[in-house]
Amino acid sequence: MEKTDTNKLIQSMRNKRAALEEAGVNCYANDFKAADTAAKCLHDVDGAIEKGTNFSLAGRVVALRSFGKAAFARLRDYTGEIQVYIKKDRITQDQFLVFKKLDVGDFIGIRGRLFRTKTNEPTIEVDFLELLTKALRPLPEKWHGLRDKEMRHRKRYLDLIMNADVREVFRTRARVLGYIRAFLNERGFMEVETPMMHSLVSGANARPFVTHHNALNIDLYLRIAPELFLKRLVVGGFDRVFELNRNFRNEGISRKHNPEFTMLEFYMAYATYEDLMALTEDMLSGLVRQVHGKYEIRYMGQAIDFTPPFERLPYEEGLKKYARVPDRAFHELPAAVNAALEREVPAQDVATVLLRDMKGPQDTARFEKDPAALVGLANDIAKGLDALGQRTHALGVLHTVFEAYVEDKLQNPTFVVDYPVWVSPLARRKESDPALVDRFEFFIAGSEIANAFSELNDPDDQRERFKAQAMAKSGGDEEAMDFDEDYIEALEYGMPPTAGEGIGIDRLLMLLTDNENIREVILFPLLRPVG
RNA sequence: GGGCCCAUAGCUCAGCUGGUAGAGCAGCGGCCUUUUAAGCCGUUGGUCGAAGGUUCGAAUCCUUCUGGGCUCACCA
Repeated sequence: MEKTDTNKLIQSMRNKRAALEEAGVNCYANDFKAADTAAKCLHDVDGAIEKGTNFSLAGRVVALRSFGKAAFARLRDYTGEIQVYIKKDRITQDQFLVFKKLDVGDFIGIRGRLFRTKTNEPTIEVDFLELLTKALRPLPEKWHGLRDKEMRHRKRYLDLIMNADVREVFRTRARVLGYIRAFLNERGFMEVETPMMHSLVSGANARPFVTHHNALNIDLYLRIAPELFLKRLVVGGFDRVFELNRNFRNEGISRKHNPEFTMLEFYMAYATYEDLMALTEDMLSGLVRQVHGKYEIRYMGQAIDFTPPFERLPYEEGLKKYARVPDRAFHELPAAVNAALEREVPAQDVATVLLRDMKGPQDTARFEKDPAALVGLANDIAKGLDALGQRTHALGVLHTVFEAYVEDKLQNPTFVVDYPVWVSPLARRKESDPALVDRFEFFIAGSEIANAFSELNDPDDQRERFKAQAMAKSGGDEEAMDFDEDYIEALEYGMPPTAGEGIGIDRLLMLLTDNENIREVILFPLLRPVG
């Protein structure tokens, strides 16, 4: 920044460094070895005082109250903070020069013994002081800290220095990742890493980022999901695999969306989505108890109870309960279209569903002005369909209602089970009702946290589903999947019955840390570059 | 992408229906060897996000731009 040279505060700190260097002080010394930490010093204060234990520790000066010939400072390291007391007659003249030039923000190494001040605060009386790094910029103000959200995210290091609650969020994040890895490892899952750069877009419905490989002269997509690779590993005999890493989706940025986000995906052979519900209950209730010490958390002032078992809500029940969708609409396409329109779903969205299987780009906008034509279209399409086809389409239409009316009602942990096959191109059909799939989505506080299903392992059915996706893509649906021929081939070699699940880690962290913006749980969220 | 809002000292913020910039903290100088937002005295510090416009005069009103926040849409 061009202000560097003009800012008086920075100039003052640079002057101090110059004066110290003049006196032969190394302002970037790296020879100090700290045998102790702040936490260790505070572990048994009275014992240490009694024994006169010598401590050595290093850290950043985060507060300084100077009297001229003595001072109290707060020293912070990765374990915590401790007060230190520096006075002139306990240190050498060279060390006193360092002391005189000390700023908040500097790193120092000290040695000394513990005592208690007259207000009983455990404090180290310094008998050795060494400057380890001279800071050249002033830290934000000590009362209010750093509040400006933009600067907090752009300069996360300052945020972390100034805001203890932010430090705690990211420590929690690390604990959560550790817990999940341990949980899955204990149950025989193997952590794997599959490609981040894909030549086909698949595994989810989203627009991808495109990049280019020069030597091969091909475009590649940053992965939107690792799903198909993980299932190839199940074909290969790794019956229990998981991947805990980033996905990239070229969509809008919002309170709940960062272009790169962390996803847990795991696959378990010889299991069904029912088994995964039990596993998810174990994992998440245990996680909440580990992080919070109990099953209940508060999110945005609201109590959320993770005591297992979690509620199970069949998809169609949800539509009946929260949107009063009539029975007919689940079986008759025109009734479904009417139900959606009556619930103020935009005609264009309904049209997009109805026209998905038509080849080429479709004009859906025209229905916005003429919703009645949509009912006519539904009648025409219905005539060409058998009962199953009509129910399949009807549930596809009603999904628009589900998203608008049901999802935000699901505050306590809820498994929504038995999704429409229409919106589940990779899931196994329900044997008792082929318009549905063996799938659940898991909602908390109106947010989708997990998505799981018994995997589709019939290669011919999978081929037909890919065809529908390819058709949608040709119709202009930029979020539709590519046809992955190799994956079909893998399924033809045989994939054992398998269930798989994805859990959005960032959203889970939002819940666990009571944050309503995803940026608060991602260390360096994507921001537009400055200037 | 649409709508609403925000940008003033290193940080946190005042600044009225237009009259030419303020506080606290931080900094600097002085006093001070047990403070906890240490204290007391003195003091420096600004292209008011950027560029245009209106006006005798703009931090203030208007336009555009840049960055951000909230929100709606898409998604996880």
